[in-house]
Amino acid sequence: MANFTKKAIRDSFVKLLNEKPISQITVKDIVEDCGVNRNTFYYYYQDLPQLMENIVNEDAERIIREHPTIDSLDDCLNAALEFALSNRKAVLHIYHSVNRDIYEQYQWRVCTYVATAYVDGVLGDRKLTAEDHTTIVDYLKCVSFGVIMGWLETGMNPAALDRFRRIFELKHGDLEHLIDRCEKMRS
Amino acid sequence: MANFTKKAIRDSFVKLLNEKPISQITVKDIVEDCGVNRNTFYYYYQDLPQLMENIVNEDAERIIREHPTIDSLDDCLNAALEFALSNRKAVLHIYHSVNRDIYEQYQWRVCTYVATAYVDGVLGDRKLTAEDHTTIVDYLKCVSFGVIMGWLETGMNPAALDRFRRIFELKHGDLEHLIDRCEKMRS
DNA sequence: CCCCTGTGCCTGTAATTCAGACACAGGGGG
DNA sequence: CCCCCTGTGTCTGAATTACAGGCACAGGGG
Repeated sequence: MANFTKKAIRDSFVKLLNEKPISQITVKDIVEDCGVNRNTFYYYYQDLPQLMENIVNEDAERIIREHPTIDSLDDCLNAALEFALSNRKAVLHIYHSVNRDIYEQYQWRVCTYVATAYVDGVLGDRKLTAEDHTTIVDYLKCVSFGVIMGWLETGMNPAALDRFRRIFELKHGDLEHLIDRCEKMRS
Repeated sequence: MANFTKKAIRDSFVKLLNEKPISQITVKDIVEDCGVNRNTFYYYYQDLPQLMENIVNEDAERIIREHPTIDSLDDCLNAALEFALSNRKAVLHIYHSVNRDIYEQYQWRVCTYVATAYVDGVLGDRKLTAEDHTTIVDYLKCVSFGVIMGWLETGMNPAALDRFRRIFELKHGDLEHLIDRCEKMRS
């Protein structure tokens, strides 16, 4: 069961989100756009906010599923940016709307995942205490989250993205440094 | 009811048609590609040939519907070529397969429509007898059909298409000439 | 204040999709 | 030649999904 109708509702919503802010989008707009009965919308989703939450959750899960390993810093940032990149205008609308926190929740989940996966990759055989591990993951998570949020602030400017990528990259040495310091302090 | 499942089956078929010849495509391939139960395929289509016939028929109807008026020679050829252009490889597979006649039937329908619409446009206020009208439409229909079939013969070469467009364009003067001759002969 | 649009929900019905079977055809490989 | 395997086309009955048409209610102009 592939549930094409649900996907059609979702696609119409994202499509409309690329055309106008979320505050101006109604359930009626969506079902009329994809030619689905209004009741069918309520069959799948409780209301509009829940549709959006559902979308970002599914996207977060998909991205995490499709990136089982995070091998490089590029992988890391790319995974975190994937949804944003594929829905430029929609993301900006969400970001500037009252539901901004939902997007942040989603981004936060992805950042947590990629930060953990990346730190574990850099660690390799080395072991840290649970506390140190959490500290470093939290650090990287906040950095990547901040990078992406900062990028959104600039209106997703491509040049700004490159600058942020560079900042992100520079953190690589930082990460090694942090791990070293943790190991030395504990020994 | 937008019937997204039917569309998914159709899309998967066209997708597979772009990957391999129709003789190597099974119903199983299609339903597995789009994640639909095999029975659902048979719910919508009798068999594989009927699916293809259905696709070309719907395409022909859609093209005719979306081109209510044929204002220029460009419109005319574009309408007739639309399906072929959007599914290059698929059309070539069909064209070279045993079901070639189905594609020809489809193309024939579209050519008949655009030829009629275009002749009527050129005619404007002028009137012809039913016989003359049919004669001229048939003439243009055969020309445009021949152009497209010839284009397919070359493997849909872009340069060949331009050449064919030119030939088609040259027929414009021809058409005026034909109408003039009909009018003079009847008067 | 009324009208209008949109919401969220309900009931019942119709349409769609499904799982799980069946006999049968064709095509290699042992 | 026979077995095995894949794919076909069909059927049944059940489950799910999509629908039409209704309801009360909220909010915002005119």
